[in-house]
Amino acid sequence: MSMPVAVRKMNEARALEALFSKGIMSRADIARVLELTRSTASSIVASLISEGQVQEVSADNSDREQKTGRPGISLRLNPDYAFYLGADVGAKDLRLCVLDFAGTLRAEVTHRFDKPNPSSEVVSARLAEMVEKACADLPDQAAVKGLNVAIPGIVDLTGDILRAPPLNWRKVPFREQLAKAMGEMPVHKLINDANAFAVAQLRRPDLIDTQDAVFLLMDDGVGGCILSGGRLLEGTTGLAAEIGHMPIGTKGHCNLTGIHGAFENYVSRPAILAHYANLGRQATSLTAFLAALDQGDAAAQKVLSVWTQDFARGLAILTTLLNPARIVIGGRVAEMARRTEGDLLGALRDHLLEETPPPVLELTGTSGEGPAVGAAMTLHHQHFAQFGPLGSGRPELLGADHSA
Amino acid sequence: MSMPVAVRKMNEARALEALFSKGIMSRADIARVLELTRSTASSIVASLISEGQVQEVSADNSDREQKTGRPGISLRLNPDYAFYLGADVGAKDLRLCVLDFAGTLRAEVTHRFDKPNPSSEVVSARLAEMVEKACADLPDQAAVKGLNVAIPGIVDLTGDILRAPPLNWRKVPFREQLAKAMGEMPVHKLINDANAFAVAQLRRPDLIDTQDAVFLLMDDGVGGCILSGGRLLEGTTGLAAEIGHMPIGTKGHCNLTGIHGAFENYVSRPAILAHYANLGRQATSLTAFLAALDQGDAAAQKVLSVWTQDFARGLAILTTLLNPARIVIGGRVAEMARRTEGDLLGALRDHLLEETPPPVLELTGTSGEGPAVGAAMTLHHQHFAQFGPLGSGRPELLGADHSA
DNA sequence: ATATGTTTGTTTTGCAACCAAACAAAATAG
DNA sequence: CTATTTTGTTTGGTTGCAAAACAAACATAT
Repeated sequence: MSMPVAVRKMNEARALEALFSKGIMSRADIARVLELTRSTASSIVASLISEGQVQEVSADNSDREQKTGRPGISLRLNPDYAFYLGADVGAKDLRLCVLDFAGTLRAEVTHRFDKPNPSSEVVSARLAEMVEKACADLPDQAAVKGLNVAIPGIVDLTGDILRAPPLNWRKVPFREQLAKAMGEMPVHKLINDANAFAVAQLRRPDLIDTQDAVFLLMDDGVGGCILSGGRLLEGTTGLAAEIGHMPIGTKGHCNLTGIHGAFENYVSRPAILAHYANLGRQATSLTAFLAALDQGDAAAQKVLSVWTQDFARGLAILTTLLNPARIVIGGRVAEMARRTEGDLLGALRDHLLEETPPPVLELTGTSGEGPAVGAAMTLHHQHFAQFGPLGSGRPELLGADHSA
Repeated sequence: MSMPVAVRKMNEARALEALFSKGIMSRADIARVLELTRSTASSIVASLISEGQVQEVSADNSDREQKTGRPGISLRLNPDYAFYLGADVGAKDLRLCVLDFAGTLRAEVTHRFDKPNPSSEVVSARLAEMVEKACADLPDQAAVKGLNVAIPGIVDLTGDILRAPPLNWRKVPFREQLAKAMGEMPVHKLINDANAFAVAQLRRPDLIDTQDAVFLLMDDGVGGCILSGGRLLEGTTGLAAEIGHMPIGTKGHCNLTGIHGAFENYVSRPAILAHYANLGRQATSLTAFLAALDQGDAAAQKVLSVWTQDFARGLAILTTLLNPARIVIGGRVAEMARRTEGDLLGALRDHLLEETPPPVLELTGTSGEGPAVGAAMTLHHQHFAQFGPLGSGRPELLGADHSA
């Protein structure tokens, strides 16, 4: 691509990104944000409008910031310009989300399997049905750009699954099967669910300026994703941010991965239940454990107290190495953190130097659509970053795979 | 800066960077590497030559790669275009290095203090003398661009020292003192010594393409630096990569920082000596300990064996989170790793998933000029990256010049 | 010696994107 | 109604890069 054209594409991408984060802007606003002249901004907007990506919208002039001067013409992303599908394969259910060009969730369907741990063929077939039904409701079938699928496992570079313990899948050529079942619909990639969750979070409008953060998805395992300097940390082979596998000690309450002392052997759901069992009590699910905890069960409180210490030490390692502004914690196990109140932050502080500011600890809602939304959001982001601010993302942005 | 000018500056920086890593190139070589036409490359080279940054050099046509066609005119960086000074303040000695524009070490002086732990005033005065003497030997005084100083401690954003335990300094306004003592010579910044060491390593020509690596400097403490996706990992407040402080356990052999279980409490020089002392033996220095080890002392071997396990676990945490291609280990304590032979790598592997490739472990020489060279190299790199390959700079690079 | 082929480096022409400045339009304040 | 402010558009100018043609330098074959 010739030089000037590359610059133009980049500025168009920056304009789209600005519109995505602010929602509504005038041409003059765009000029200010991108530090271009109004004339250039106008030219860029004209291109985007002619392609249908952006549209003028009848202004709501009632509550303007600016009281004087000619009011700007409001611009926004054309929501119907494109749609992105994202799915999340769980052991018990299958979820499908549809995002529009503005990043809004337009549809969401969940299918609960008759019996858990379905085969990949069953998943492929069922997902194809769900996709067809979801697309039928959209205003423009041709605007659907494709499907990404989040998986609780490790995905290799070819898109085959290397390992998905919660599903009992090993070396399943899932993408190939999916592509066959989907017909015309392009299946872009399989993504680790923790990664997908992270993408959903980091594209939140309020986090758009966050340059350094850590995202944790805690359920049967602990998966994660690291945002560093505005980019996802991938590592040489795309296997970075295996947060659940980092050896924070030498033992642990269980042994999920074969790595003694791995973080998830201390703080994941199975670890919590195993620890509780070691104290002579039984809980069949995290929900049951939390109920016991809330009723003041002493053993459960002991488990929470130890969990807080171990979790804080893991967070301290992350903070010491990465100095993130924020750590976002999702998954069912986030409920544990919610019950530690100030203790967790206190324990974290105890492990840090005075000079190190502790990150903001944020617990997300547990509605659980994170990974599916994230899978779709990955496609969305890919379009926006196509020629975008260099360094913020090649199409290969999310090659990493981490088990959760 | 107008758009085309910004692009030009960037291409000039890319050309300089290419020349730095390859040493000698023709205009056609530059055109190929930068993916520009020969005419554009010629134009860029002409600018650089007129500024004196690059020079043509009488070709040595005896052993050309290319046997046919017109031979190119060899180009190289003009070594005397600029000089960069770098110093390293230690408890026992003070070191000064001079790098030229081509990155070659042109001079090196070490001063040993009469008594250890000098005051900041003493260091400032002595360093000023050394700088004056070193500059006198250079071909062009005006080409000296400034001085950076590496410090074994934490530096805040204003450039004052927050803490330097090995020197017994606390909240010393060192940069201000230095600037006063240096007169005309600009003192650009104070840098943590481990960071400086890392910069010296990552600018090595053979590592120029490495995108993900970890650098460890192990002496009285453990400092580090993380290269991720080709950029130094800084974190929100610039305090990332405090590798020595990450809590890998709950105890440790000593307590250097007040953080129980910090990595350096297990594997730094004081930790090794403390552990040895706990086994009822004495060693006054690491050298003495290594001598005992080499003579087959059983307690020393026990210490090494435990050290290997602890160190491996720390490396496993780094590998799990960052997936680096290489971990470079410097400082005197690197000698310990040298004596573990295969055990260290084996222990590291035990902590990793099968899928995770262990990084190359590299032990650098222990001549100890790393931090001083790195401090100077930081200045060198600053010039080269001034408008450099986008991503190392700011994204608002391509707009109008609002600075005027 | 001469011709041929290959690669380098330069020159010329054209283009795309941006900026600066001037201008027209749409609102508010007095 | 006029002055002021801000928006959006238009025009002219600048800049760096690409494409293509050309000149130069060397190796090799005849």
